[in-house]
Amino acid sequence: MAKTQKSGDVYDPSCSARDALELIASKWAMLILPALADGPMRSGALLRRIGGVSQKMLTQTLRELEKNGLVIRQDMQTVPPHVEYRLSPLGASLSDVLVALDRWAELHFPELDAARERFLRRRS
Amino acid sequence: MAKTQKSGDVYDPSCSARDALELIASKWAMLILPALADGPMRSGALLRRIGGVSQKMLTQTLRELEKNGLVIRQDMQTVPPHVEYRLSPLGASLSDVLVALDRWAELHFPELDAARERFLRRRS
DNA sequence: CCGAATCCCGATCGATACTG
DNA sequence: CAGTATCGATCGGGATTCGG
Repeated sequence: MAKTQKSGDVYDPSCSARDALELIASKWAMLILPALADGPMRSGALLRRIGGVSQKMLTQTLRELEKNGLVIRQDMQTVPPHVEYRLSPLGASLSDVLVALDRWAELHFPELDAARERFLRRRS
Repeated sequence: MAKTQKSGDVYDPSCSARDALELIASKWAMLILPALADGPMRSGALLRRIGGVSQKMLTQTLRELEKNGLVIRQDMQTVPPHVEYRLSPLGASLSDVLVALDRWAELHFPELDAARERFLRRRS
C-alpha cells in the first residue's frame, strides 16, 4: 500500500486521511454534497442548482465522489439519458459537516468582505 | 461593488459568500486554521506542524487568511525575525468547523480507501 | 436531447535558490 | 528565521465534439 496508516492524522502527508481531506477541499464538492442532502438529483438539476459550475467539473467531481464511495450514481439506461446521483450513508455524514461550513460562509461573508476592505485601506 | 449581496447563498456565484467558500476550500487553509486553534504559532513551527506544506504556500495562504481577517500576523521586529500568527475571533469560529472536518477525515478515511479499492476492483 | 469525453489555454502549485 | 523570485509541472475550466 502506498501510505502508512499509523493513526488518522491529517497533518501527516503520508497518511491517507490527507487524501480524504484533499478530496473534500474542493469548492465543488462542498456544494455538490450538501445539494444532494435533500434527495437524489439528476445531473442537469445539479447543473442548474449549483451556479457557476461547468458540466465538465460537475461530472468530474461527481466521478471522484463516486469513486470514494460518497455518492451513488444510478443510470436509468433510457433514451434520452436519465442519470441520478444520491448520497451514500458515508456521503450523508460528510454532507452534514459541509452544510455547517456552507452556513458559516453564508453567515460570515460580510465580515470577510469588511476585513478585506480594511486591509486594502490600510495599505493605501 | 462587484457582487450583488442579496442574502448569503453559496449556490449563487455572484454572492460573495461564494468567495468565502473558495477561500476556505483550500487544503492548506483547512490545516492552518485548526493548527492555530491551540494558540499562536511562529511560521517555522507551522511549517513543521503541517507536513508537506512548502514555505511558499504557507506564506501565501497565511497572507490570504490575514487579508480576510481570519488570522492576525504579529511581527516582533527583531533580528533574527520573529513573526507570530494567531486566530482572530472570526478565524476561531471558522476553525471550529474546520476541526470537525479534519476529524471527519481522520475518522472515515479507511472507508474512503475501501470504497476506492472496491471501485477499482469493479472495473478490472 | 442529455450526459460524458477530448482538446487546449491560463492559472496555480511546488521545489529550489536567494535576499534581508 | 521569515519572506521572495523563478521556473517547470500540474490542475482547473471553457468550448467543442462524441455517444446513446
